[in-house]
Order: sequence, then structure tokens, then C-alpha cells
Amino acid sequence: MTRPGVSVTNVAAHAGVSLGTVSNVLNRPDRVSPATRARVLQAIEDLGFVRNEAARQLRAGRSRTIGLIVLDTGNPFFTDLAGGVEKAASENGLSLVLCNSDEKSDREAHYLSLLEEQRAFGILLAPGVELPQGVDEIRGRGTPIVLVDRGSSRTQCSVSVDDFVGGQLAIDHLLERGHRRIAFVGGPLGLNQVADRLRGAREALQRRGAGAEDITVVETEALNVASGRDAGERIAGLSARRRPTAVFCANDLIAFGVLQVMTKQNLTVPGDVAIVGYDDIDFAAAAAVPLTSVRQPRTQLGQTATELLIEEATESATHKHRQVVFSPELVVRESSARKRSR
Amino acid sequence: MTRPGVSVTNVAAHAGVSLGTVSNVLNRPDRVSPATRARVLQAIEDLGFVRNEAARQLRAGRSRTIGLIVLDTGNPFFTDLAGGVEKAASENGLSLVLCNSDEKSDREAHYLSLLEEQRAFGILLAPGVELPQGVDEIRGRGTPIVLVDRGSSRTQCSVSVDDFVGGQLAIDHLLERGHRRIAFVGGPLGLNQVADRLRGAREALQRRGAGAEDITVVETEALNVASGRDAGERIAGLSARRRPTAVFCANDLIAFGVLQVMTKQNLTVPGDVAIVGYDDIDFAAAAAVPLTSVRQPRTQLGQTATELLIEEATESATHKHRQVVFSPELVVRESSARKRSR
DNA sequence: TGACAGAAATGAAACCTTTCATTTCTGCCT
DNA sequence: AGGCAGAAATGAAAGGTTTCATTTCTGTCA
Repeated sequence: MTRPGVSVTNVAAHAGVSLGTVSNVLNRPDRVSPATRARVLQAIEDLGFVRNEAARQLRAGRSRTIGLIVLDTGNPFFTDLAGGVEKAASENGLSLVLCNSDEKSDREAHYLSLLEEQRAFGILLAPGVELPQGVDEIRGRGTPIVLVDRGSSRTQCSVSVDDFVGGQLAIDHLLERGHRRIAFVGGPLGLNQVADRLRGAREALQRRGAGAEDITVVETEALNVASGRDAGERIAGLSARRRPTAVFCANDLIAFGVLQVMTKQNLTVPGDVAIVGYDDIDFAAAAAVPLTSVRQPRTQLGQTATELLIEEATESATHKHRQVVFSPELVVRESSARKRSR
Repeated sequence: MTRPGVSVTNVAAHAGVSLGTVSNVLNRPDRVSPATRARVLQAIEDLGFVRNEAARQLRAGRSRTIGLIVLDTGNPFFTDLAGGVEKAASENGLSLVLCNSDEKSDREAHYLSLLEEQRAFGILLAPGVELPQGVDEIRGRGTPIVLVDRGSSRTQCSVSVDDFVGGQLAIDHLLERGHRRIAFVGGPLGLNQVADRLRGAREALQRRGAGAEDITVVETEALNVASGRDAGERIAGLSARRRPTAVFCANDLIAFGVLQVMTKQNLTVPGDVAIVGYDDIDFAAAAAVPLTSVRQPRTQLGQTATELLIEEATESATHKHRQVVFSPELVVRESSARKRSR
């Protein structure tokens, strides 16, 4: 219980130098003579001095911490994204605070102001259904914000993946494999990502022209396994004539849910129903029926977002907002293997 | 770019009151007359004042943030644990910083000192192979630390689940289902959790006495899906005579890897090989062959740890270190269904 | 009207670090 | 020995909040 915080002043006294010198030992050791430096270091050791980050920060005016607000910490997509952020951040001497908004806009707002009060170095925001107001104000007051996993207008930086193309990729693949009755599972449709993937899917179908029915949309409450199971039940309940031969899921968690129900109902995948997921999380390849999925460059998404953020924070005068859009990529696995006969 | 930080002083001037009053409006609004309060609030609004957390903290001497250091942010076990922590923390007006040590002790040490410099309210540590030195010093200097997912001696608080019992549960179940040739997959064996689960497994086998061979141990490099696949290959490669009829995996990620390989090699689960996992993460139930698993009260683990931490931080004078140990629970699913014939 | 209690408002001090303009020291050259 | 340049060390000031002992105000009661 050495509670009575040891400060630089104490260290200075103990080492018989001025506190300015202690600070120099800490921050610019080369400007201090070896002898003095050793003495100060010894004093630090003796006293168990620990730098007070709050005081540093107060002086510096800004912290060295990046805040990342995501929709769901439990979704591997976001943890991988966070991995990319952490990597880029630590390479620049920054650390990461991970905040879970849980798709709730009040929590999103809460974290946003918390981070602003902490004078975060910057904020990476993966927004929910609607962009919280206040983002522009926060940026205006000096805390840079970059949007992640969501495109934006010219007034701010953003890093995203082209979900429209992703939807097309998935459907083109299924059409090529001979599927004509296809369902889309995902939601809430208010989420940009979901809506864009569906739009892409529809576009691909229309381009194909006649021969393919319109896509059946099964909306879910959230993008998790439980929602996928619910949707799966609905699909499995259809008569073989009406049941889609392929399902395109808005993310892999949903796909898992659907897959599980199909198996349980003795419908084979891909024989009776082919499945395509989205995100290509690590579990996708590990599923018992390895999942075809639309891969997003998750780690790179995080890295690039961080770089953009650093750029905005560092060159605030000359900075021009940029919107980076990555391309998704289809990874074909067994869950959509070619139909054997017909 | 309202960069020139607006401070309480500015607000006070703008509202025509002293800065003490502004502080009162912020922290004890009832001690300020309604009229004045309104005026100050208006000034805050006009100027776009945002509290400076660093300054608050400097004054307070301690932050309102809990640090949680885990082995792997990508493992749902830890994200669920973090969920429990976050819940308990936010109920007490605290926020959470999630730190990923990635099983590397240098990163663990790095985060430990980072959190101490930030005068974290407290630290929850899920340690890797060995307890980092310095933990006692940090606690001695006034930052409470509670060990999570690992038992400890009387000198510190800890919250864990009885892995020895967990191992027994798994093996007792497999024995009861008629299995006699059982393998254990997991690693590194230096991890306490892994070692204890194996010890429990062995104990159960011995208690059963003759009729059961000793358990075959397949050590893995890490507790993830890829490692599970490697181990799965090794097991699938064995002749039917030597191949175990059941595999007990040190966690669910490993189990997924094993499951995947079995399926690919046309070995049925549980027909040819039964599988029992550990943790009962959400994906376990969602796997195509739903996984029997030893459930740990993940969320509660986090909640309890947080409560202990708060207790230690708040009642530091009277605080007695406690070691809380939860009991695991077996959840039976298809992956270990009773063998049909024999 | 004067005194007084309680409410409201005040402002100096403290928290700890970093910076930077000055001062002091060291050693070398003439 | 005197002068000087460069290295080393100094210490006051600033950064923004909260606290708390004081002061000032408001209204009531005698």
C-alpha cells in the first residue's frame, strides 16, 4: 500500500536533481549525463515510481488511445477487424480501446462522448442502423472520426467493402451452379450492409434475365446464429416445390444457424439446399459442411481505417477526407458444391 | 476546429459565475440555484464545452476504467467473459478496456504497466502459462488485480472454474456411454486450464479401474481451430483398431477442428468417433453436429471477478482476498450420442 | 430595523507532468 | 589564466478539474 503516489518531484529529491532532469531521463535520456541518468533511474527503482498517464495527457492535450466502437464483440468479423486496428495502432505507439455498442444507438452515443471526454486520439466507428448525430460536432471539436464498414459522403473518411458487389458475387455463383429458386436471409434490412448485399443480389438476378424467380427475402432480427436458426426453420418448413434450392445469408453467423436447421431436418447441404455466407470468418472453413462465403478483408479494413485516422489526426490542416472501398472475394467451399444431377 | 479547448474557466466567464459553480453544476447540480444552473448549462451548450477526463482523473487520483487482459479476443469464451465484466462494470459506472495478450507474456507485461500508468481502477488478468512477475508490486502500489480463469493462493483474489471436475465430468460421461479408448486433445500442457482438465480426466479413468486404457494425449500448440485440425489429422490417420472411439478436447475451438477433419475423412460423429468439447461457446450448439461440451459460467465468471475487484478497490482496508471457484456443468448433445450397437 | 441561519457562490490550492528559456558547469584553446 | 562553446541541469509556468474553507446573499424572525 504505497498509496501516497510517488511523483517526479519525489524522485528528483531522492536523486538530488531537479524535476526537469527526471523528466529528461524519462523522455530524452540522451540529454542527461550517464552518471545522473543512472542515479535517477535508481531513485525511480527505489521509490517504485510509476508515470501518471493522466498528468501526461493533460499536458499533451491528447491521449494515445484509439477507440473502436463495434456492433458486436461476439462476432468474429469484428474481432478480426479489431486485430487489424490493434496491429496498426501499436506500430504507431497507440493503444486500442474496444467498445461494444451491441447495435444499440444509446450505447453508441455513450461511448462516443466517453471517448471525446477522454480526448481519444481518434475514433473508429462501425455505426448501426443510423449515423448518430453529433459525429460532425465531435470531429469539429478536434477528435477525428473514421467510419468503418460503412461508406460515407465526402465530408468524412470511411473504409468499407463493396457490399453491392458482394451480393452479386454470391448470386452469380449460385446461378452459375444452376440454382433458380434462391432466398436471401438477413436483417434488419435497415442495416446498410444488409440492404446493399440484397440490392446486389437482386441486380445479379435481373441481369440474368428470365429463368430465375425473384429472390425470396427472409428478414431476421439480428445477424447472429439464433436468428439464422429461426429463418432456417421457416425455410425448412416449405414444401419441396416451394423451398429454395439455395440460400444466400447476410453473414456467416446466420448461415450457421440455417445450416444447423437443415442438417437437423435431414435436408442435405448442398444437395437439397446450397448455402452461401458472408464475411468468411474462420469458423466458416471449420464448419462441418465448409461454408462458401464472400470474404471481406477484415484485418486490412481495420489497418487501413487506422492509417486514415492517424493521417487525419496528424495532418489535420492538409487532410482531405477519403473514402476507401475494398472489393469482396468469393471463396467457394462445399456448401455450394455443384449439384450432381437434376 | 474549435481546437483551443474550452475549459470550465471559459464556461464560467461566459456564464458570469465562478468556476467553482460550474463544477458544482457538473457534479452536484442540486447545490446550485435553478437560474444559475440554467445559465451555466446554456454556456456549456454555446461554447461546446466537453469535460476533460484527464484533468478529472489527475485530480481524483484514479480512473473509472477497468482493464481486462485476456489470452485471445477471438475466442468466444473470452468475449462472453468480457460481456459479464462489462455488465457489472457499467452497473457501477465503470468502463472496460479490453486488452489482447495473444498468449504472449511480453504483451501481457506491456498491458499491465500501461494500465498501471493509467491508474486503472483495477485489473482483471487471465494469465498465460506463467504468472507475470510484478503483479504483487502493482497491487502493492495500489492498483487492485484479480485473477480470472485461474485459481490462486491466499495472497490474491481469483475467480475460476474447477477444471479438474470438468475433466472428470467429460470422461465419466464418455465411460458411461461405453467408450474405453479415449484421447485427450489440447495444449500447451503448460497452461493451467489444460493441465487440470487432463488431470481430472485421468482421475476419472483411474477411478473406473480396469477396462479402460490410459488416455492418449495429443498435445497442440494453441487452443484454436487450426490446432484442432492438426490433431484431428493425426487421430484420423490411425487404424480403426488403434483409433480412439472418443476424443475429449480442451476447448470447443479444438473440438471444431477435430470434428471438421473427421467429417472430411468420412468418419461419422458420434458413430466412429464421439467428441466432447469444453467451454460450451454458442457455436457449440450451432455446429452441424451439435457439440457435447463442458459448460463454464462465462458471463458469471466475469461478473463475479468484477465484483471482487470493486470490493478490493473500495474496501482496501478491510478487504480479505477471496478465491471463488465455480463448478462446470456437462451439456450433452449429439456429438456424444449413445452408440447404437457395439 | 437588526441579527441571524441557511443557501448559494467563490476562488485558491492541489493533482503531476512536460516544456523551454535560463543558468550553471566542464573542458578546451589561446 | 581567461575566455568560450557546448553540454548538462534547472525551475517556473501551464494544462483543466475538483475540493473545501470562506465569503456573500436572501429571507425570516424578533
